[in-house]
Amino acid sequence: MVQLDTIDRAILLELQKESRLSYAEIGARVGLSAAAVHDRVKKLERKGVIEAYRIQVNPKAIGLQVTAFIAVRLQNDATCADVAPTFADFPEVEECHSAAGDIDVLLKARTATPEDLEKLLYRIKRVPGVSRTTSTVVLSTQFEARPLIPVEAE
Amino acid sequence: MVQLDTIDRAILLELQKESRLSYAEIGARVGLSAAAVHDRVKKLERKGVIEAYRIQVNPKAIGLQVTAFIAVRLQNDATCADVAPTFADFPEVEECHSAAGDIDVLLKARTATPEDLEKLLYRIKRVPGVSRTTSTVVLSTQFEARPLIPVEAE
DNA sequence: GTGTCTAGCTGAACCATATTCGGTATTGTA
DNA sequence: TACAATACCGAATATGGTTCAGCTAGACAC
Repeated sequence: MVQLDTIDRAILLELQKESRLSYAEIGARVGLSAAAVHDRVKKLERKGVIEAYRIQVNPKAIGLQVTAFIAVRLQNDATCADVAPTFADFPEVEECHSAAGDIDVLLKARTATPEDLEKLLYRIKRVPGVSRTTSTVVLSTQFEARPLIPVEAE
Repeated sequence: MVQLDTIDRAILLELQKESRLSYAEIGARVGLSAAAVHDRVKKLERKGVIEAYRIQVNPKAIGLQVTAFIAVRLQNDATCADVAPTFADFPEVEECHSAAGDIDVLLKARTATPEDLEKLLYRIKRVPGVSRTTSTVVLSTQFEARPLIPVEAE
């Protein structure tokens, strides 16, 4: 874990909300010059705290109306690492986690229509190592993509 | 749903991967001038396709070691919309969806430690309207935050 | 105490890029 | 044909990213 002070945490919060803020603007908010903010941000990138700069796209606006969480049970001889590369070939699958409990793998997926979700499920079930899937369809999303709050140093 | 042509989709893909690309660089990749790309991007922002510019932070690097999905069952007289504002008060909760099936609400949460997750679960259980929770702890994440592929126009 | 090193900051200068603008080609429509 | 709307281009301008030299404070050795 990377050591972060109060100012680093404030910068990360601001950039998670709006990464296009100018360094001068961030500096005004956290009490530093633009150059100092620049320095800190570059350091955070180098240390891997900032992984990427991205846009957040509205899924519905680009035709992805359906969101679902797909719980996958694997056969005993298969691991999440075995099947993940295959799941990565399905562009509908946005996330892939190995999980503890009743479930072995948890996927988050988005499709244009319920029919497309059905087709995706069939493809997933056919992946070698997959034993069973249980899907939870999202009816509405209250919030998503909220900023992560950095943990205070101990 | 917003109508997007092939170039819009290409621009959205590039920006989801790396939103700091210059308009000139994007233009070179999609076959347009910088000014034309600028035009299209502003239009995508205005139409709500691009919701925000954000940084992607490595949760582990900022001390968030634990990720969990929390399935919430509500009492019959409660709705997801009722409880969501309270969940929004918990900064550990990153996503909140209303779901169909066995479950009423699905949360994604991140905490520093398993103990913190335990405390969060207690707080969630105490929210009025919540009947039961079932948690799935993530052991490892294969991938996350993949770009959404815009649906082709019909 | 003095000297030295380092980390982190500042303001200024410079340069890349975002943004604006005027003009042109294309398409659809009356 | 004329007209309007759209999407594009290159050039000019404005903004902000990036670099740099120098300053300060703190840690450390002597």
